[in-house]
Amino acid sequence: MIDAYLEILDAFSPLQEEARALIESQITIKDIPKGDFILQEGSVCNHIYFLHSGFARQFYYKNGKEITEWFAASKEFCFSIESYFHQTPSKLMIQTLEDSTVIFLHRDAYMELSKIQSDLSQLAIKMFAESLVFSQRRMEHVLFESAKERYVHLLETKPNIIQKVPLAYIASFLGITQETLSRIRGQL
Amino acid sequence: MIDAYLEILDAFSPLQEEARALIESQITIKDIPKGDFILQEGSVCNHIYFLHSGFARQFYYKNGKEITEWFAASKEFCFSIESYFHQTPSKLMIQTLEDSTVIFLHRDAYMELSKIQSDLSQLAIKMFAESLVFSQRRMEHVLFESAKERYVHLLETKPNIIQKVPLAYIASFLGITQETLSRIRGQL
DNA sequence: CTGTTTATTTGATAAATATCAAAGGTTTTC
DNA sequence: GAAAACCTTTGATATTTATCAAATAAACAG
Repeated sequence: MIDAYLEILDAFSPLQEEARALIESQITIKDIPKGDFILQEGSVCNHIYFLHSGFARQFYYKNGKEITEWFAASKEFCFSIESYFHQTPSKLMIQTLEDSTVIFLHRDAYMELSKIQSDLSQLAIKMFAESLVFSQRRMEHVLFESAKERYVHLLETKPNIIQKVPLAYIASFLGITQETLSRIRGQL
Repeated sequence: MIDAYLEILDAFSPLQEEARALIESQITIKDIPKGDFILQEGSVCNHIYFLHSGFARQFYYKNGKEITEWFAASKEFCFSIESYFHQTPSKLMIQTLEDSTVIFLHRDAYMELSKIQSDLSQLAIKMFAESLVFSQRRMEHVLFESAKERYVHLLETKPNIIQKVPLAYIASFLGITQETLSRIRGQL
């Protein structure tokens, strides 16, 4: 399990043996049953989470409504960007939608180690850079595509999400109502 | 001029004397007249740009239309996230709207140095993290606020942009037509 | 299974924003 | 300082999406 994790990190940015050992010393692994929270609202996000297996949803409340920000599938990472970087209580919650096994990488330990081991800082740069590119692309979709185009795009790039997840979650992720999404589906 | 630049970097993440000297060795400074391009479409973004003075607009073409992505005011940074990280030809152009003085920090040199000088990698992490938080916040505005709310928010947080920039640029940044923006203005 | 909750679809209407067309304003340029 | 180019506003209409209400459909618990 840890090996698979290290491989994925290594694919982002190559890690020497020393860096791998340091990471191994700083992770914890937890089984989290379906419906439980990986990150609770109000607590500070002190880890980067990796789903070894399972599936999770990241969401927050906006005007009393649940807004889905994104999902994390098996072998993907997640964390609350703002809480992690600013060390503020998280608005974002991360909840499993299936029984999941999650690898926790601790922030402070990692940041300290990254000062003395450049592979680790390069990895952090690479990961945050990728998040930034992803965020940028999503912005473009939201600004310039219709609800239908955005749904089709999601369908094409992440069909597994659409299979697993209730329509209301997808609608709030796309920034539309569930009625609208239902009608879009009907047209396809 | 370089001192002011190093101070701003230092405020992001503290730099030792050695790191400052390394940065100083890797920057170039150019005066760029109004209307000229800091970054051309199709070229790879190999620098992080800092506007020592002046003002610039970042934009790209989408279905033949100019879309303004963001602005860079005096003492601010800009670069094409995607081209810089993926080393691909840039869709984004950066054009000055006033005579400007720009400090260029070279990517490859910086990345190499950041492997041997942890202050520099910490600085990179900090800068990309801040961009990520910014991008995240903007996403929320775009998804859940009306055109009017987004305009008012821009007006409150960046009044200087609204003074300096033609309405059509602001409209495309907000993701609305210029007619709609003109009507919004009329209502305030 | 059967009732109960939860999720999805459908319908009617309203609101926000886009589109197309044109008229006024400002600047710029020679 | 007149013509041209550019920028902003206004009007009429169309499209997209939201909202409110209700009907089905599917999943779940006892």
